[in-house]
Amino acid sequence: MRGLRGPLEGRRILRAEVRVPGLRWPLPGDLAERLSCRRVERLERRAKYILVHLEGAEALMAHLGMSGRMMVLPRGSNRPPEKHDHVTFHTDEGMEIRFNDARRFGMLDLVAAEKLATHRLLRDLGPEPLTQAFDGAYLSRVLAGKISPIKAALLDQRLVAGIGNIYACEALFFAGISPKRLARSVPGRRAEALAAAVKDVLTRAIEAGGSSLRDYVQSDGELGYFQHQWAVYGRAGAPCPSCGGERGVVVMRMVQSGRSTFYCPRCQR
DNA sequence: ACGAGAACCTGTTTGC
DNA sequence: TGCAAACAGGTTCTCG
Repeated sequence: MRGLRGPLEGRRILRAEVRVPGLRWPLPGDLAERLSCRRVERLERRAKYILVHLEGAEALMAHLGMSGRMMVLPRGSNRPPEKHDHVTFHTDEGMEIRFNDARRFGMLDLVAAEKLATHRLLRDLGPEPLTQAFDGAYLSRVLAGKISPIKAALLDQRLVAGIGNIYACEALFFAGISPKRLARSVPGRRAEALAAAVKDVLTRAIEAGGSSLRDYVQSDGELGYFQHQWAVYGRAGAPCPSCGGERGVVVMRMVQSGRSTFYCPRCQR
């Protein structure tokens, strides 16, 4: 979202090209016409949704799903659409923004501004993790009595919005909490540590993602989107970054409700 | 009401 | 080497 602000905020979408009937859900049939010549007022993020506020009290809502990318092409790059470039936005400055999504788990919708708060995909979302509303006390309250593993609770967007699989694993590692621990046993001091770890991990990830997003734009799509600087995620078999040194403790992988979980069995209890 | 698993897709990596 | 299975950053829906 931050990478799109420069190319989009205050600009006008001269034209949009839609090449697929739908992503996760069908696209509005008149999406291209309704975006044509619209001025972009500002960009906002809610959970994992990008909200592009347009003149005329409407917002373009976008979710990248698993594989979605927004690619920014500078003026004059004049490159033909690539595979899975499903939607292209042309701005009045001659830039192109392309929504590429191989798996098509992403979504796009055009919503009246007054209906955003009650949109079915937004209305049940929990607090933003980087706001004051999300703290140890809040986490304690919503975890109380829950019998699901804490990892599953962190991924429940109704409890807290915007935490994905990678950052759920990372936050649990930095909080020293086992992903298998029942959510109801986390309230109190553990919840304080976990809320802090979530904020810390997300803040650092946004910094890293933001910087590589800028590289991505400048290099015309050649560089990767994220720098991989994870402590445990994707590191099964590697020494635990905290205790793995001489003891030979390694990061483990397991599957919880269909998702990979990475953790240190010694550091996380 | 709640939680686990399936389903939605395509591409890439891993294992036999 | 070739093919099939497993796996991938998410979310909703169904089923028990």
